[in-house]
Amino acid sequence: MIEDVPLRARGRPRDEEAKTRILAAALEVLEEQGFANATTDAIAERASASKATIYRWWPNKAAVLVEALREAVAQELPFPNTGSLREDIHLQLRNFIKLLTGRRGRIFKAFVAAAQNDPEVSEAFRSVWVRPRRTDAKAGLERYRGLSLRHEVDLELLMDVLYGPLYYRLLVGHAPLTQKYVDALAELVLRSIVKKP
Amino acid sequence: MIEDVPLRARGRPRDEEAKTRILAAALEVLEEQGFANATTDAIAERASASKATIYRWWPNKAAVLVEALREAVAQELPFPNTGSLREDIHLQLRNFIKLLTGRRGRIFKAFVAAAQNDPEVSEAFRSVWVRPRRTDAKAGLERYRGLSLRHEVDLELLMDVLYGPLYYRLLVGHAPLTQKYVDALAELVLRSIVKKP
DNA sequence: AATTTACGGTACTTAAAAGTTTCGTAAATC
DNA sequence: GATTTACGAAACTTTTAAGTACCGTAAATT
Repeated sequence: MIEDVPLRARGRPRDEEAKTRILAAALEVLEEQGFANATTDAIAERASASKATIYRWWPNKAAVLVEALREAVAQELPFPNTGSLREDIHLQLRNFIKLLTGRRGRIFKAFVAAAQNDPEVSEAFRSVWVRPRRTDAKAGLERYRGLSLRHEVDLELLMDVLYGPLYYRLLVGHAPLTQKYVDALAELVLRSIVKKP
Repeated sequence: MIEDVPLRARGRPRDEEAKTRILAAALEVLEEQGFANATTDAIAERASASKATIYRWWPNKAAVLVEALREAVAQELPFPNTGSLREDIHLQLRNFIKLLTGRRGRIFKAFVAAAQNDPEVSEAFRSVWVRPRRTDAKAGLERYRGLSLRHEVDLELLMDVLYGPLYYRLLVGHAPLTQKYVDALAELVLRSIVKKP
C-alpha cells in the first residue's frame, strides 16, 4: 500500500471553504443574472471573497461557472428503476420538469444561451450534463429492450424525442412545462415504442 | 375608391435602398457573429451606411435584428400539401433541417440565445417565427384529423414532438441534423399518430 | 524567526460597444 | 432659392465588465 501523503505545499494552504463559497455564489448569480450578466464582481461580493482569489484558481469566468455547474448537477436526475417501462419514463420526465421549472432551469437556459457563442461552454455543457444524463437513461431503458420495449427502437432518437420537447419549451417559452404536458408526451412516445403482447 | 396618396413629407425622403442594405447586412452579421457580437458598427460598415442612419430609424440594435429576421423568414417553410399525412410530415421535417443546417440555422441559434437574456427578443422570436410556423403546420395537419390522423391527437403536443428534437440538436449540438435522422423521427412519431384502418 | 503562499479589499488598466453629436452634403417640398 | 429632412463619415461620450496589481495580513513549512 502506498501512503496517500497529501504532500502539502510550503505556504498557506488553499482555503477550501472559500472555494465552496465561490462556487455556490457563482451558481446563484448565474441563476439570477444569466451567463453573460454574471459578473465576477458580483460572484466575489456574494461569496465574501476577493476577485483576485477567483482568478488565482480559475483562468476565467467561464471556468468558474462550468465547475459550479458540475458540482451542482453531479447527482441529479438518476434514471428510475420501477420495473415498468411506462412508469420509468413518466417518472423521469416528471422529475426532469421539476428541475427545469425550478432554479436549475434558469441555469440550463443560461448555459445553452452561452453555448451558442462559445464552443468551449457548449462542449462543457454536453460533457457535464447532457451526455451523462443520456447515458444513464439509455442504460435504464436498455433493460427493457425486447421485453416491453420494441427491440428495434433507436435509443438516441428516443432520448431526443423525450428530452427535445422539454428543452424546446424551456428555451423558446411558447408554452409552460406542466406535469399534464409531460404525461401526455410520455404516452404519445410510449405508443410507438412499446412492444405489444 | 380612396386614392392611396403617399402624403409625402417635406424634406428628403427616406432612402429605401439604404434600409434594404442595412437589413441585409444585419442578417449577415448576425449569422456570422451571433446576436451579442453583432455590433452596429459592423452592420453599418457592411451596409455602407452610417450608424446615425440606423439609429434614425430603429430605436436599438435588437429592433434592427428583429426586423431583419421578420423579412428573412416571411415566406419560409410553408407546410406541404401532398394529400398524404406521412409525406407531408417527412417533407416538412426535411425542409426544416435544410433551413437549420444552412445560414438560417445560425440565425435561429443566435435568436434563441439572445432570447434567454431578453424577454422582448424572446417574444419577438415567437411571434415572428415560431407561432406562424406552428399555426400553419397545425392547419395543414388538421385536414387529416379523423382520416389518416387519429382524431384524439393533440396538435400542440405533436408540434413539440416534431420540432422539439430538431431545436434540441441545433442548440445543444450533441448530434448532427441529418435527413436520415429526421426520417427516423418522422416514422417514430407517425407510428403513434396514424389511424390504423 | 524567516520564508512562502493564500487571503480579502480595493484601486486600477484596458477594451469593447451602445448610442449621440456634429458636419458637410444631397434630395425633396414650398 | 429658402427650408426641411436624410444621408455618410467620423469623432465623441458613456457604460460596463474582464482581468491585473498592490496592499497589509493570515496560515502554513523550514
